[in-house]
Amino acid sequence: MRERSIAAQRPSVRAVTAAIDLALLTPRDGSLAVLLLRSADARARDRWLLPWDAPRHEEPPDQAAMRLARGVLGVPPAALEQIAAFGNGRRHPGEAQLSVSFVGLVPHNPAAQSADNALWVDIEQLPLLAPRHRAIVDAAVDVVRKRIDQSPLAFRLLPPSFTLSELQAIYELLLGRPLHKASFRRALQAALLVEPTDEWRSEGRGRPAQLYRYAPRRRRGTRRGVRFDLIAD
Amino acid sequence: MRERSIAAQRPSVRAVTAAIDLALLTPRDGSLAVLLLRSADARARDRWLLPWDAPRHEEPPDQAAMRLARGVLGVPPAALEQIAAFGNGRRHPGEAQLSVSFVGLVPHNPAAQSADNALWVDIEQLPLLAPRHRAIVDAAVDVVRKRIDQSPLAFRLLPPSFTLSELQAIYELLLGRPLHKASFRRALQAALLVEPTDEWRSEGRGRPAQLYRYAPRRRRGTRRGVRFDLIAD
DNA sequence: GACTTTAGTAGCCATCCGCTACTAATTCGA
DNA sequence: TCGAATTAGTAGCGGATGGCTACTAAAGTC
Repeated sequence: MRERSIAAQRPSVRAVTAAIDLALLTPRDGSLAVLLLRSADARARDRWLLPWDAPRHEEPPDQAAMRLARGVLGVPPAALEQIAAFGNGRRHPGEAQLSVSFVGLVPHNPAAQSADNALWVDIEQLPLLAPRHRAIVDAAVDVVRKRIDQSPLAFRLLPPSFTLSELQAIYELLLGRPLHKASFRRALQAALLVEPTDEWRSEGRGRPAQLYRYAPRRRRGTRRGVRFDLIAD
Repeated sequence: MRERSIAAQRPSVRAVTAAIDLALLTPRDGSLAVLLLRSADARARDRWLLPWDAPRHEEPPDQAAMRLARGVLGVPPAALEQIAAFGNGRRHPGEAQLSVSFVGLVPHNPAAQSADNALWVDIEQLPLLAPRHRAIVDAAVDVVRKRIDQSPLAFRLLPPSFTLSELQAIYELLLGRPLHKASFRRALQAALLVEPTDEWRSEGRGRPAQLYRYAPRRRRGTRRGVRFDLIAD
């Protein structure tokens, strides 16, 4: 192997055009919806866009994403996490060479529909998007599904007190698959994540449900073995 | 809520200085080591650096990371995954405003020590690094530990045939904790990931070990319930 | 009051998994 | 030559996990 000398080459930074792209997700009609903006320019190549913007001078990506989310929603999102950086190979509507993408979760609120050029669209019925935005939406859902077990994402989509059926519905919606009621509750008990309040809520028909609040308690770190999940290259 | 009109503002991209930063990890002495480069400039603020470079014109981040890895190692890494984008708030040695960071895994090879300005350093004994590089190393280890169950990372660090003890050692090293032998093997059998060859290897003392090869077989997707792992905000 | 609807629980049973305790095959040293 | 040491590999106990069926509970509807 020949001698190599890497650092001696002294890399230097290069300027690239960058964007912050945001996939805001919300529960809607038993499914997940993402916030799309209608293009202002009727002749633009992309009629629908994820909210995006350039980072400001010296602004860290996380701050830029939070600023963008607040600008679109009027309020901060319930959760905000970085997805990944996407680059050339997938076209960006603003022709940014680099996109740092984020996923935000927003509690369901029909009133939040106010901005006339913004629309919540079911993630199963997306219109044509720029390829990079399409990839970001897909990655956003994946990130949520992978992180939901390690982070109280579902709880942040609910008010401070909630019924266990509501909680389960959020989990099913974020995971995109049904869960078994008894198993869900048993696992929840074992995880010491919620505690009952002394309130009950009667909503239409059926037995009233007890309200719970998110109150995670410490539990011994059950360090597992290896799971060999899903490995298939 | 006032009317808002987001897209009408027509965001435009802005140029920022960008870098690709790389944490190459390898098994070494029963622990994980990361490849550091010694700064060429003796008076530089940072004496040790992760390999990094600017992306070339129109080059996607993944390609840039692969190019960088090949340049440093002479060969492609066994695995290469994006970690995250880091921005201002943590200083980069080249003052890049934005870093897209990657983690690469490299099989143990003592001969790979050849580059005179490169050094494998145990991740528990890192020298002082630029804060952003320090954060990247920490995040690199986290990414590996989170992905190891879903991706055959460990197998890529081994030659085509290997003993189960070698495989377990790689898992323990990547996870940073010991695993129980019998449980490890039972889970491995259940996962249909390896198949025995008809070869055995006798290495020093002790009973010879049978050699296995990585040969993942399809298995029904065991769609689990919710795990409520580790949730603690 | 019978029926429907939603909430919540009991408990069976198969699987998972940590662990102890073994057996097997080799090298080393007396 | 024959233990002792060392590494490979397995058996199987027993507790925990988790999917599922089948129940009970409390409300509204007709």
